[in-house]
Amino acid sequence: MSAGGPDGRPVLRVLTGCTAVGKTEWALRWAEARGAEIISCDSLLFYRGMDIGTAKPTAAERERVRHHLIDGCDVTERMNVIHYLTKARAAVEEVAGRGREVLVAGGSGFYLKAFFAPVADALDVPEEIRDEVAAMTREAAVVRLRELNPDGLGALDTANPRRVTRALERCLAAGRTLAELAAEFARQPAAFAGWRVELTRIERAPAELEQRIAARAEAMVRAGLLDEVRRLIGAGLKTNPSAARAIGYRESIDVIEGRLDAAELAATIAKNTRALVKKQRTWFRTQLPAHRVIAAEALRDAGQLFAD
RNA sequence: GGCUCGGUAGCUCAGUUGGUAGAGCAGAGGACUGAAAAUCCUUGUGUCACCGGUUCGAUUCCGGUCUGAGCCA
Repeated sequence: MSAGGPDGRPVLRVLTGCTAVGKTEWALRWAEARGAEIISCDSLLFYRGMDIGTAKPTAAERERVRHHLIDGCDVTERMNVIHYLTKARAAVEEVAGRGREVLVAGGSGFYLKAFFAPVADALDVPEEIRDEVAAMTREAAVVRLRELNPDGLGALDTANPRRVTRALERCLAAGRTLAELAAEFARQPAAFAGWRVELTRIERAPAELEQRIAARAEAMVRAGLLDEVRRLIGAGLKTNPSAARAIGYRESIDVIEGRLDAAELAATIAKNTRALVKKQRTWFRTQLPAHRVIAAEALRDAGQLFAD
């Protein structure tokens, strides 16, 4: 039975850390010791067939601990944070309902944030508006946004096509200004308000992390990453821009299509992984609540991960 | 040995008709309302190989030295 926290709410534990830090094994050990189940917090693990390039938990690892939110859709479908949140909430309730503890584990920053703060509102954008906005240039969309928001665009990053598109879609769909939508957004309750969410992050010394990143990229290539990507291209990978741009996949596509020398594949993946890790560092620092940080080098026992 | 072309930011290079220099990549920092491993923004002082000469002034012109590549012997 999962114990309630000091304030009576049940505890939901979240384990994170940057790519290649080694969190997967520690999540497994913690869950094994507790008879807990793992809920993945990783946008790419939800895609069936993206196995090698995402370092998805293996069959053997999934034998050790039951995992959720892995292999939920094909690469032609689109994952998004609301979809993730809906599934994650259902999985948490379901596992807890069976009297087992839950460990959320992963490194997708935006999805991680969903456990602590509102990340999107419930606004639905009709297909016609989506198409209308998709047909516009970024410049035209910004002009339209300024017309609809005479008091300004707030913090909107007008240089970012995705942000601009999405903002205009929402203004048109809601018939309201960005400021009004933002005020409403801020009033939303947190998705896991009924839980006491505890976050722990594993950290590792830069030099060691660097080595693990290089080793990880080389191992992926040796394990047949190119074959995996060829299969996925056949299954429609390239119709999903986000999945096709994922690290490991975009470089493999470049090799397959002759834009990158196969001999440079692992090194290029490692380089881009380093950039990702840096971005994750910023995210963890600025977007997540204060949390427990443990050095991988100091970890001896999974019991150290969370203050119980 | 002779000739030719190079030696400029961590890397690959551009440039300065003589007034001490700038791109890409790497690195660093940041943003983040339904693609987030995505998308977007900010950030470039370095004995311009070394030693002399010419000049008010040389990284730029001239000579030499070292050094890399190529060609000829």
